[in-house]
Amino acid sequence: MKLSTKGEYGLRAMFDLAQRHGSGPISLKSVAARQEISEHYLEQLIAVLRKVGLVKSVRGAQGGYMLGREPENIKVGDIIRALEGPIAPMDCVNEEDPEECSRSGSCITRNIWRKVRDSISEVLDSITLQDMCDEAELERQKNDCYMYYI
Amino acid sequence: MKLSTKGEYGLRAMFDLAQRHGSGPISLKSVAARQEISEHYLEQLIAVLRKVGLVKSVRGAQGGYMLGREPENIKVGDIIRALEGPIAPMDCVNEEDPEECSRSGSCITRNIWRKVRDSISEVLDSITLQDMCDEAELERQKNDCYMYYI
DNA sequence: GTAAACCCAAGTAACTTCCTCGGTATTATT
DNA sequence: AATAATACCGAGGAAGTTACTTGGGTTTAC
Repeated sequence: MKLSTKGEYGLRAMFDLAQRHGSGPISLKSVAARQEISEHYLEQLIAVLRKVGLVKSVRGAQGGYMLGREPENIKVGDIIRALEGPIAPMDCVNEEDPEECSRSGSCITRNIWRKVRDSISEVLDSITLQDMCDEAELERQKNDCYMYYI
Repeated sequence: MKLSTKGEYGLRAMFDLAQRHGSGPISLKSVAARQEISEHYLEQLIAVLRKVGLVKSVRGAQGGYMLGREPENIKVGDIIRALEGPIAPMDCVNEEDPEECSRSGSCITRNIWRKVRDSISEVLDSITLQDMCDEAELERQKNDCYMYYI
């Protein structure tokens, strides 16, 4: 029931890009360094994100990556689905083309997996990269306040 | 983000026992046959469930397994946690002893994983084996009704 | 006594994860 | 024109996990 590092690293990288949105292309190297992720590995993940249009790339020196859409239009669910595949605690409740189960038609356990799937989707689709940036900003302000007291 | 067959088979087996609750010990062989699960493999899963008290066993001929508690007191979450470990889409939000993350203290992505974890837990802990039996009963009635029309 | 059941530990093939390695292509800068 | 910085690409591989199988015990109703 765990996410792989693909989803973890991918979201962190996208959040990193979101926080620098509007400042031109960001090099993969710098993202990898800040997020402490293997550069070559991150490359593979971001290639997937590029193919589905979640990021755009600029080649050559001073090139790099940027968000493919505005941060408020990128849901966490979009990123996770791109990297981890459709959300499905079980193949029989896969979001796209659920695997037919040879067993009894009215499967009680399947209803449970469906509920689990929907609750996960709901959480992931209710949060955008912009929401995350806003939260980070709030966090920063809180810390600034605290600093005055030292 | 998938459950393994441990959780799947384990829940199906427990549901099988729940539907026969009160009829004395049910042999593993019969459960495995009905649920189409390898007998030896199911044995390993049910051994875990026995150790945490979710099932009781009776040894010897005519022996078998039965629920360790009343079906209304066994939550789906209990079964899944026993077989798959604590619910955690990410180690840093593990229900029991979360793994400390060396990175920045205020981690925005962690809040997301926490929400995912909680929404999964909420679903799994809101359903008991009794609920599943009731649903199966309803399903049967629906089908009986339909039969009259044929 | 015997067969039906539970109990236990080890092994294993296939798969997945999480990378690494070594290279090519493109472009800004000098 | 040369250089360096970047993106792009494909293969490989060690370690761990999964989903079992194998091969035995032990207990007990009949």
